[in-house]
Amino acid sequence: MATAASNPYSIISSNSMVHVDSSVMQQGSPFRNHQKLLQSEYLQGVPSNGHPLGHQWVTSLSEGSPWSTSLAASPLEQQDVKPGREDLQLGAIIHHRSPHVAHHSPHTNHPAAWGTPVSHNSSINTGGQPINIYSQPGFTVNGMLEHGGLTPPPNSAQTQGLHPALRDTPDHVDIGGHHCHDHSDEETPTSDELEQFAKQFKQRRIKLGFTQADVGLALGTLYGNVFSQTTICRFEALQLSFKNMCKLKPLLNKWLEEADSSTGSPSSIDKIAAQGRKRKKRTSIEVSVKGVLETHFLKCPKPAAQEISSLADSLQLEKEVVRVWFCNRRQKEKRMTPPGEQQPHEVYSHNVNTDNSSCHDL
DNA sequence: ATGCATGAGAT
DNA sequence: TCTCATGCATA
Repeated sequence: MATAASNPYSIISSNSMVHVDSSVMQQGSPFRNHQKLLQSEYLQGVPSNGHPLGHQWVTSLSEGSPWSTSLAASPLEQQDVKPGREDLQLGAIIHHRSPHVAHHSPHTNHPAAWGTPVSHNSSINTGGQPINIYSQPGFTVNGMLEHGGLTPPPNSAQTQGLHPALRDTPDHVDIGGHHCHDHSDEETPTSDELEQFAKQFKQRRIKLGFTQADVGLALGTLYGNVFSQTTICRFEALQLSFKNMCKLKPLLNKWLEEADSSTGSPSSIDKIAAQGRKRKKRTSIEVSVKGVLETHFLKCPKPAAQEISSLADSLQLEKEVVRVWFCNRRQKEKRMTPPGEQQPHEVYSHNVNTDNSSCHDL
């Protein structure tokens, strides 16, 4: 196996790494209500606590059931009312924007992400992802499939009984180059369509009583592509790239159809044991350090290797950690969900030159 | 829900 | 060495 990770990292003994991390997020609305998320991530991080964290390697063993620990909402709980948690987010959104407006111009600041001329790729099937991990005999992965289930229908299968005009409007933009979208599941949906779909998806998923992890597994059994709770979560929150959203949408759409046609069947939801590959323990970067990194990022999103080295040295971090931080930071910059579209000019008044090849200012 | 991480493919 | 898709581990 060439994919067996063998990480060359070493245990750093920088005991100066306190763990304050992000106790700041958890804002109910992952959508466009928060602005300046870019910086607030570390700016809000008050040094509330700080416990030294040993840096070590952990063995990702099987067991532990990392999944389905978040929400196991009962489908019968509330039929038409949003299940509490949803209420917060969607409620806020609906207040801010009419469901049948479909103004499609919010992503003005993300030409690289949302305006991307996505050529509807169809490499969603086993494009390079192993699909045979779960082909063990006796393995019973089941999200919901098989209409021969046993669970009575929690509600009905009103596939589109949400909002009358939640779908789309004749008014739309053509970012792909063609302008004949059918909003089915192909044809490069618009960002608005994706957003609407994501909301619908989440609502229905919860009503059907499935967790994000369930969906991820179900996708695996249905189509051969397993996804984690993280990915489903990010999809619902539109925290993926536009392209990635487009890729996942048809799969999730199919799942939705299956889900409400079979009217629920949360039979056996197994979980796959994490492979025995080691993974570096998550490094907790101190808030002050994050601040420094962020400052550097604003000046130069793409520091050269040498800069990374010196930066890592001054911050007493591994070079790898710093490098990865910048990578992740850039990636976050390209998310679908705009960090704030209310007054984005301030956020981007800096020079977030993703095209900056080299910057030297240290 | 999200921060840090991995790995494959692109440059 | 980057981007990109993705996820473990954790807040």
